[in-house]
Amino acid sequence: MTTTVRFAPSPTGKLHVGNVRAALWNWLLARRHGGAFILRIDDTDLERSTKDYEDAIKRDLEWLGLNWDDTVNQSSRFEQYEDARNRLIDAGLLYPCYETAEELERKRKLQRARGLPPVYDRAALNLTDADRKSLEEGGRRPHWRFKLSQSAVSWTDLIRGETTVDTASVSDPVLIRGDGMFLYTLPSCVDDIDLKISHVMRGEDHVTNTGVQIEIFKALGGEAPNFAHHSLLVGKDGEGLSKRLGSLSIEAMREAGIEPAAITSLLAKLGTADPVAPVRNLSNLAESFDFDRVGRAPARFSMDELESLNGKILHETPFNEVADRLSGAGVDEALWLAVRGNIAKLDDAGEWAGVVNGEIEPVIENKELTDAAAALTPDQLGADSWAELTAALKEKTGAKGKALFMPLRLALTGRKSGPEMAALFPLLGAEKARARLSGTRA
RNA sequence: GGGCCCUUCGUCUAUCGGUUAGGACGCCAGGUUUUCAACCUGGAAAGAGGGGUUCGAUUCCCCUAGGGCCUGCCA
Repeated sequence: MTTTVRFAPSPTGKLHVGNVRAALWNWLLARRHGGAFILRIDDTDLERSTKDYEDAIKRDLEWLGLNWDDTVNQSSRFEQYEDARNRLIDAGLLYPCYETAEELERKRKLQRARGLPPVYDRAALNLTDADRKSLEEGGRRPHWRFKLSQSAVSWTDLIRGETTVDTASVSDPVLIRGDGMFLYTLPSCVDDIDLKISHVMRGEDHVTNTGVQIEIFKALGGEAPNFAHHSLLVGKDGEGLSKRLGSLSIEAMREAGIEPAAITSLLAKLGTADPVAPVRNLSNLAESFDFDRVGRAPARFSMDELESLNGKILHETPFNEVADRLSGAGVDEALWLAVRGNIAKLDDAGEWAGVVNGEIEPVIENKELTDAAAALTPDQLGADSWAELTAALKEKTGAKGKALFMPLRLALTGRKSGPEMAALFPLLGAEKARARLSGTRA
């Protein structure tokens, strides 16, 4: 069986870590099995959906490297949904209801107060044609509910194992709103059938939906796909992530200088039995994707972990992969190789380019030592110059260890920490090095 | 309120009843002639609590506690 998966964001907001984990895992599953990854834009809600969000989602996915084999907008498929609606009505499985949102709210409140589950009472099923007619003449427009079997629906979840949802404890889902808008539930099933989706992998917040949708798949004469529900991510303190999604948008991370590979490396393995490791190539991540390695408990997402992984990604990134992003910052290959092991964000390389090529104010901590260093600096600097200089200085002044190196670093870079001086020193050039060692701005 | 799921080092997790409870990241110490990073070596670090079942429970069952999710004319 070919593996066909989909990622189905609704363009009513930005992509965030939770979203992306679902997208990534689906992508990995498809790539692992040479299958297809379909991007489905769930924009049936024409009022809340915007093209801007849709574009932003696509931009984020592309940036992450999650390319799709096909994309479809639900807003272009209303005919198919109407056809499905008609079939369900003919089968007696979709029935019109006339309660207002307020009435339903009141019913639920009452049920709750009496300790009963707030399940729809199917009162609309008892309406006569005359009842409906008079309600419609009174201006009411029906919303449509799917008639659940009120029995146990089971499936073998690829992550959770044998899973059962008792549809008797679930309200008949509204498939079509009073204003005629198709809600998420039905179009999703219709599309999964038409697009021959083989695996639906989504968050465990959809478990109940799956019980419902399996009945809809059956009612539509389609075969239900395989399901896999992963746990949701939680924050550092174990709280749900939903409250702070703003700061966790992919866009915000991109702007904060996070590398796409850092995000995919972390999200691919977080919550699995595999170790989180810096992986710059998504295909390598796909090879190891395995449902059996996925845990069932909510996993904590930590920005600190992401930042640390970001550094590791950068430390091993070859120049050609970042050359175009670095060209404007005056970073050439030699400089990149000298500084990459010491940076946390790509922009840091530009800062070091400024330190090396621009002017800095030297910090003179030990004038005697740095003067001596200036005098000992040869005209031509090479790979061994730093070792030779420090060896000569050590002999001449007796300084060693931190007392030897720190004054030199401070004079040459103006900073207490940074990339290895052995690599930085030759990039400075003799003239600039001597000037800085002598305390001259250069 | 009801339902579903979850709970092992700080974090992500391994363990299909008998293990010195393993690994990864992080942390600490030492090393690599300074810092940061990297690397090497070593170290500290865990079965939420209480009952059962059993010769033996991290593992199976129940209860409690804690957490997540669902309970929408949202997705």
